[in-house]
Amino acid sequence: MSAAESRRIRRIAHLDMDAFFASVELLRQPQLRGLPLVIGGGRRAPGWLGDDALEALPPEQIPLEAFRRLGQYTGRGVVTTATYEARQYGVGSAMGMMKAAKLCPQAYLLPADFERYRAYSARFKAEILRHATVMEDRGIDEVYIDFTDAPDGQLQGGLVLAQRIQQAIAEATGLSCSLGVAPNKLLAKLASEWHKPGGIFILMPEEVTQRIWPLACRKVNGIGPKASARLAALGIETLGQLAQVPEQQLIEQFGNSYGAWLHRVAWGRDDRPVVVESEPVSMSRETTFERDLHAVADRSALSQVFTNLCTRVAADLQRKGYAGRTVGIKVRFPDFRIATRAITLDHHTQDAAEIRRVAGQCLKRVDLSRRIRLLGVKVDNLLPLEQAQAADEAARNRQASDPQQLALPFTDNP
DNA sequence: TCTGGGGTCCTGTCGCGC
DNA sequence: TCTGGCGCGACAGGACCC
Repeated sequence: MSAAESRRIRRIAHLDMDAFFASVELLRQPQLRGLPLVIGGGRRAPGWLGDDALEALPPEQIPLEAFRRLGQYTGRGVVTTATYEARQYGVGSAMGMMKAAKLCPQAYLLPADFERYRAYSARFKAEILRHATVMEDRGIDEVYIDFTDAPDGQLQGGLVLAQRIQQAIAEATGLSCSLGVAPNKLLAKLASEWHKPGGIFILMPEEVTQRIWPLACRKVNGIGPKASARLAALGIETLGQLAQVPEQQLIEQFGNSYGAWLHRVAWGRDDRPVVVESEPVSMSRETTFERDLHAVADRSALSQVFTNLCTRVAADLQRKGYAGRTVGIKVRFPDFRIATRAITLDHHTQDAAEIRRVAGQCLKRVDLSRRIRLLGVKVDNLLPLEQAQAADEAARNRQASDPQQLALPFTDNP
């Protein structure tokens, strides 16, 4: 082993785009720069659309007065993201739009344009792959990158490659991002936040506990509102405090898996690999109604939405080349309680009519005397279409052949 | 304040076959 | 023949993430 190789250590980067959706919108409509801006509201969010003359203009020439204001919003959506100028008024991601409208009615409102964000997402990811090939997709605006064996990935703890990627993304897309480079994914994710926006944070193994122990447990990916509330009830607020709790005690409180994981996290341990490829497990479509619907009084409207959801799931499966064996539904009631039902078939399907039929059977098993807020349809247990067909064929053959014969060992594969 | 849509993973329970 | 224990898949619910 050469001297260089012997110094090689595991270096994992987490890259997070800065205010991704808002930045994409501002590239397109720079006249909104510096103004309070809220993106979201779902399909029903009004933008500046509705005037043909305006629609014909290039986006950057649409006058400010043509944009709708948040105060004009009526509906059930949530805020997808808000610019810093809007956040100053207390508006934030995942907040109900009606609340946001009260806090900052003068904010400009843009409907989310996921098609455009996906296009930018593909561009920045392609740029990363030119510099490092081991990249894990973690959604529309973030990725993990394994720097360990990437060219120059070890230089200055990963700083050189991080700067190179950051610059390449800026040149190719006009967008800014932040990176954290650390010994594992858990720490890289934490580190990418520390010099946001436009920053790079290099975390070396010897400084891990000193850096992470002052942090609130809630900062960790996987410790959400419920878990952090339970920890707080035990007097545990920071990772440092969490690290002082014996592992066995955490296991007793949180169960085998989660308890042991919490202990590892507190000490900055995480050996998950950077996963380059993964298959989807499920596909679903769901919709929240503008007003709560009743199974009897709104029967035809509900039936139409239900069929439409099944058709869209089937279309998604067909377009992406998957078939699934489990069909399920989800119903959300006005009090936000959720009921789910699922049926597993003896074969895979991507057929809209069959999904509709099975989902209908699921729906019959839910008490629909109350009004419904949301309806969803999901297909689980996915396989790529060819594998699904082969699996179904094999299952049919097993059924057709004599079960006695199948039990004999010499009838198995050589 | 009145809470979207698309996912993943985990846990407890139950029935079934061995 | 009956029973206990075990492993496993299906199912429902829930936490969490972007």
